Amino acid sequence: MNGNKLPTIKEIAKRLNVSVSTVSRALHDHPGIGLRTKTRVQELARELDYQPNQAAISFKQSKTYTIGVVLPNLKEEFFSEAINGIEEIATGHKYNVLISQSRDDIQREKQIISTMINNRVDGIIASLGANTTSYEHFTTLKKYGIPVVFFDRVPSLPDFNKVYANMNTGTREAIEFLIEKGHRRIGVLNGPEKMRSTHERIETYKQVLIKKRLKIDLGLVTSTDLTREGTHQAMQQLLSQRPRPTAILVINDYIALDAMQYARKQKLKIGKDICFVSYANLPITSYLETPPMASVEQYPFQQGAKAAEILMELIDTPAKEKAQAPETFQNVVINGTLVIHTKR
Amino acid sequence: MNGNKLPTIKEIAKRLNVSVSTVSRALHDHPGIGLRTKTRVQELARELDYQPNQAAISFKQSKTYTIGVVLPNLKEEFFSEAINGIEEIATGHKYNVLISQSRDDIQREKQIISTMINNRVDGIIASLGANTTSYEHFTTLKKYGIPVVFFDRVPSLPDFNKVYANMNTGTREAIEFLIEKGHRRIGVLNGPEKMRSTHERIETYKQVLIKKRLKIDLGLVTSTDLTREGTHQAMQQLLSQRPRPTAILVINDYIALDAMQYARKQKLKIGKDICFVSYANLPITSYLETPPMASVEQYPFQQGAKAAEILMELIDTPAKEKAQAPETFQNVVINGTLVIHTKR
DNA sequence: TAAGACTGCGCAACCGTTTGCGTTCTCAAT
DNA sequence: ATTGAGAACGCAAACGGTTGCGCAGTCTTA
Repeated sequence: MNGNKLPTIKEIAKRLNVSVSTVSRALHDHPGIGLRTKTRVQELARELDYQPNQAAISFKQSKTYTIGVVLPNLKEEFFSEAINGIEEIATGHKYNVLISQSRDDIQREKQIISTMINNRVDGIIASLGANTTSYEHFTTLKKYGIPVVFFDRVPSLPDFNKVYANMNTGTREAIEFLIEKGHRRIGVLNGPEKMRSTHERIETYKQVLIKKRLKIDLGLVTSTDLTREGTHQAMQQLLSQRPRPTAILVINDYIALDAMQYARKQKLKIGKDICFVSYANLPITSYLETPPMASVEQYPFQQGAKAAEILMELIDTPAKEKAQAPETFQNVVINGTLVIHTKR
Repeated sequence: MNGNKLPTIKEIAKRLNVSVSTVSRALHDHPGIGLRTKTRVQELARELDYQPNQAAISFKQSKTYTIGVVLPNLKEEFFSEAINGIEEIATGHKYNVLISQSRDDIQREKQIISTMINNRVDGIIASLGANTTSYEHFTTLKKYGIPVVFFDRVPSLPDFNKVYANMNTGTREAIEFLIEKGHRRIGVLNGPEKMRSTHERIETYKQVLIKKRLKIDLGLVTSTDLTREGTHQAMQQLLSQRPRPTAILVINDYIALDAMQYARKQKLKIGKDICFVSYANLPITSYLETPPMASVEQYPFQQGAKAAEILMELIDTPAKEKAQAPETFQNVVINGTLVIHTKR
């Protein structure tokens, strides 16, 4: 049907009897090109609906104007919101965003990194899978000169750029809130050992209890592998404690949903027999008749945006880094804050 | 720190004293290369951790092994689940997936298509923004030989490839279910006029009512622009009808959440004073104390996967199409089926 | 032993764009 | 008229990989 030949710079050059270099420069408003030719070129380009071949440019400049994003999944609103933040910054810098889900599977995660290397992305933003404890696939990236910024689920090693929410402030506020509301037996439904946040959360939990002169009962501290079954098991353990906890601090809103579901099945009235406070403050909880009492906002959009900003800076820092100090890593901590949903 | 020079085919050739073409062929297991050289090349490649430069390959072959996905947003589980289906198929075919959100903004949608053209994606999968009624930005793609497959929110024109859920079967089942449960005043909270599904839904609604010899009251049919405010307004209208509807059919689960929220504010008991049935059957509703009575499953994963399969076929059909009949378009319809959540 | 067939590899063009450097032209100043 | 300085543009290489074709060398066969 159509000639199927996309217009190229060459084509324009031929039609106008000028060289390809002139066309290229004219299209870039290069000062060395006269006004007459410049407009002639630009007009013809518009007329032919010329679109520069990004693949060729990427090739020539060895720069793809693409950043990769690796995260566990897109289903959680936390992550899709983080992507919004990333997109916002990236498209503002004329970068494309290549998204891939690791589904908490380290093999997939490695695979994804590998294809991103092949595609020569200019940088990577990552949030670790729940079971990722080794980071070789990320350290490999240094060899290729591909900068990485982690967010939310960040590695526990110091030599990476990270953006994450501080568990301390939010957790402190959450527990103090619960104590203020009269709760004395506060359970914790934590995440996998491997996740950094898990330790921070428990540390702060202990600190606050000690400060408030409350007894610490480790039977009230459980963890889930993030699956629904795991969460139900953990809940079973928590609810079997005597006296039963009157409030539970849950690693995130999604898990809180599972936990609340379990509690309901046990004929417990949520908000009355047992209260929940969790992390993330996702919009979906606002639709619940009995949402968690409060939730620690983690600012996913801001985390994503900040990570993207840092990455953009890193990308725009070429050979200068060598002159720089050996290497410096950014470590941005966002303070989570408690958002209260219901009074009691 | 590092030489920062990525290993190339040239590098390997030089070290082994063979030509680049030999290296290239050896890496591709070309029969014209002897076993000795083949293994020598492959071993050195592994040793140097050689990764082919995808940008160069894309350029040479004018094929990027990337497909673009345009959809309204990632937040809705429907779409993120659809992406899972797309990813599944695409990665199986060694394709990358470039995702962008239009946010129901046609300007953004056009912009996205434009950058995808620049990036020379091999094909596009799209779900239309709520306000998109003109499709020039998609027809432009034909000029570039980029195939497009729509899913879920598809254009109403015939000359496009589409995958979508049939509203008829699911709607019929839903209404019959409600009638069976004794409901006689059934309201409809529909979507924007511009969406194809809106008309299908209302047509089936009327058909079933007529067949069951129930009176059709157009005051019971409203529509929302998908915003929370729009939904609340529509609900206000529905609830002001006399006699008040006892059940409402809602365009999708998210809107149903907004609608139920409004109903609760009006002191109505959900599942007692008023019942809801909606579309999509999203996991989140299973966490509600009072979920919709039933929901029409739309199979987002399958929709995404099917769309991707069609696209893969289209991509692998190059010049053959010319010999083919003028042009043929696939039109896959998936039957939605009712999933019942609560008995009454 | 010479012809033919086959094996194994190299040459070089090509994809579209960018860019350092050189060349030509214009025009003002001498 | 000669010179010199800019202005305006062209030449050609380079980016990394693929591929049609050609050319040696080896082996088989009559």
